[in-house]
Amino acid sequence: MVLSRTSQYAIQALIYIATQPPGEPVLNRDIADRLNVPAAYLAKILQSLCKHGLLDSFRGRLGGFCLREGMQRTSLMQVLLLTEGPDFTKSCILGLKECTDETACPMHFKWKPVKNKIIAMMNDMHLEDLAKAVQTGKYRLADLPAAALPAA
Amino acid sequence: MVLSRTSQYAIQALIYIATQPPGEPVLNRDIADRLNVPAAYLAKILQSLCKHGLLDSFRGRLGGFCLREGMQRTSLMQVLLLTEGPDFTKSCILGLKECTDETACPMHFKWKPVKNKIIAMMNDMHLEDLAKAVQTGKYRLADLPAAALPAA
DNA sequence: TTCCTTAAGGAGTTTTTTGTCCGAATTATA
DNA sequence: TATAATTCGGACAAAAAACTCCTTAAGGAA
Repeated sequence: MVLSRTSQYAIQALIYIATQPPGEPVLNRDIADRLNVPAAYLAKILQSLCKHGLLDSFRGRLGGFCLREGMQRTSLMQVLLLTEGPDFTKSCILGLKECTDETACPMHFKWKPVKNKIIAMMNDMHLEDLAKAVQTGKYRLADLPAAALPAA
Repeated sequence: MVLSRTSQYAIQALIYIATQPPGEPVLNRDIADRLNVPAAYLAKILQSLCKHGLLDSFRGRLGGFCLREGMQRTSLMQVLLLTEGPDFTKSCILGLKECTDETACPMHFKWKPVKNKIIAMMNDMHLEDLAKAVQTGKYRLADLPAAALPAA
């Protein structure tokens, strides 16, 4: 309803990495297994997050990905600005290029406060906190494997 | 950020048709020109809206599309359930198949109230009202043509 | 009846997103 | 130094979304 798969994978992976002991690189393969996401595709996303400075990567034995120092408090908005592009917050729900208070589409004034709530929400959620929530065991980062589900 | 192009075109077209005198069919070509969207693509969307009972279509001279009798109070939610699919309201923002209060993703309880606002908003907006808003001239259904913009 | 106009419908194309494969570079360790 | 494990990077493939083209059917009017 709102996010591309790429954004979803990026957020899931970042939260997962944030749940792991800092300084111990996490393998792409392990993340992909854990999230049940295509490994080769995830690798591209992680590479991109490295280039944008959210992650550090290490090659060879004991390699993998770590949150870059100080990035534990990265907000989801910061992530989405990378994965969805810089216009993420600016778009008109009807797709108009120009849609402001002065030149509004008919949905503009209803949509605006809702959009602002989304923006506030994304600004307000940080990797660190989401990771802690996951660590309590009350929240899931991925669907349960089919094996764990009640038989159909 | 939220809607597919198909949904955007559908909503724009329905509002536009609702602004026109009822009973006088509107040409696909005229709608496409007015909204500045690809006519052949729009035609498919209008066809689909006919099949789903929102529009009536007429072929030949004096043909075109009309809002079906009684459909003036169609909500945007009804439209979106057709264009985005029946899971529109159900989806998890992280893409999990199963994400409920009991089996929640780490964003679930922040996202839920925002999603409910979106749903309420879509339930609350009806073609009739949106069409009237456009008729006041205060709101735009499409971008201004380049010719109307100040020179670059 | 004939002509013109319109939507219907099917097939195909293009673009974007998502996903795959493979060889090269890098690194720890035996 | 040799080996195995890992990311990097580029090219490629598949799937989905957006868009086009063309033929057919239907309806109104001369």
